[in-house]
Amino acid sequence: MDARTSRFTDRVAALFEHDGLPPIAGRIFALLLLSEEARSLDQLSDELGVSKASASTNTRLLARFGLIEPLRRPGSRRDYYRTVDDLFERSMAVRLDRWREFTDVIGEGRRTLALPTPEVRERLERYEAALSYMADAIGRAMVQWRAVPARRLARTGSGR
Amino acid sequence: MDARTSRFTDRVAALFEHDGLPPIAGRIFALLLLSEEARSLDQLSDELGVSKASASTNTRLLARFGLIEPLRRPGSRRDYYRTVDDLFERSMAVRLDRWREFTDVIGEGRRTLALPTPEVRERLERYEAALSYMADAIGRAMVQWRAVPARRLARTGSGR
DNA sequence: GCCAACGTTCAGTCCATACTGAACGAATCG
DNA sequence: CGATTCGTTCAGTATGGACTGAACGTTGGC
Repeated sequence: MDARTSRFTDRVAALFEHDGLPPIAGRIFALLLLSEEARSLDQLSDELGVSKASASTNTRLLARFGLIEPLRRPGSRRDYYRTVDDLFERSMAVRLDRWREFTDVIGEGRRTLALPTPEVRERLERYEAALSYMADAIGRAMVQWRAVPARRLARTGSGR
Repeated sequence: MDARTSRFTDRVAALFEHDGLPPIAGRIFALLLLSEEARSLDQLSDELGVSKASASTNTRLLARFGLIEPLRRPGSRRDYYRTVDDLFERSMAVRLDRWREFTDVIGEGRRTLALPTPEVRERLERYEAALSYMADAIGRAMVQWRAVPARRLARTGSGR
């Protein structure tokens, strides 16, 4: 693995770690992102220099999040992993779930807690409403994105 | 602090921890979310049963994220902390920054890496475009939310 | 039905970091 | 100014979790 690729996997690993996932999961994801053909556990552990145990644990973690999927090749007993096709929607779904979880906690607090003043109640109500509004907006945007034709992809985003 | 409130602070703490922040930061944030009047470091450390050192560290962390702000009361040398007014926009901004960071990493990889096949290139292009599209959509939704009048807040969200 | 080649699991180790108590520095009152 | 009352910092500790090597279970092939 060359230096640039290594830097890429490291940065993705840092992002994953920042999100509370093991860094190796990020490196596996990054590597598969750059791979055309699916990769086996042994290949992953070999190329990344990690144990097969870690490769196994983290591939299953990524699969549980719907970011990668196992694939059985005919005539082989090995599991080969690749990124899923609807990559963006799956990674979006993970974020959205957390978002909704946060919204739920705020909502439950608003409903069940003895709030000291109307001001506090209003603060929670507005906060919850904003979170909920944003979750809806994100959901709608995902639907809209699904309708964007694949070939116009280079022009849709404005970048940073 | 009663049991329900404690449960609330614990859940928020878990969410914060899930996002890579110290649990005490979450508990402080949750407590301030339910407080009408601002609270001092001593009050926070006392009510949450944590050291003043932790209270200091984590309030500054929360302030750096723009979620709470210090407030000096006239005739007092103490710092009092409360949640900011534009709570939602600040917490949203944090998420959005991470989102853009992720988009940037993918984009830099797409531009600088030697990709094996056109299929991989297209995968990265579409992924980056989707992330960028979503970042824009979130930004637009934030602007729109700002325009929603405060009194209609109970009807805007659809919930889970 | 034994064998080999897988993936998974688990105890053990190690490392990162949250948290604490105590020392420190700064600022305000008398 | 001296003392007090703050907030901050820092070394030390403890806790959680990522990672590993080895044992285990399982599934196809001969």
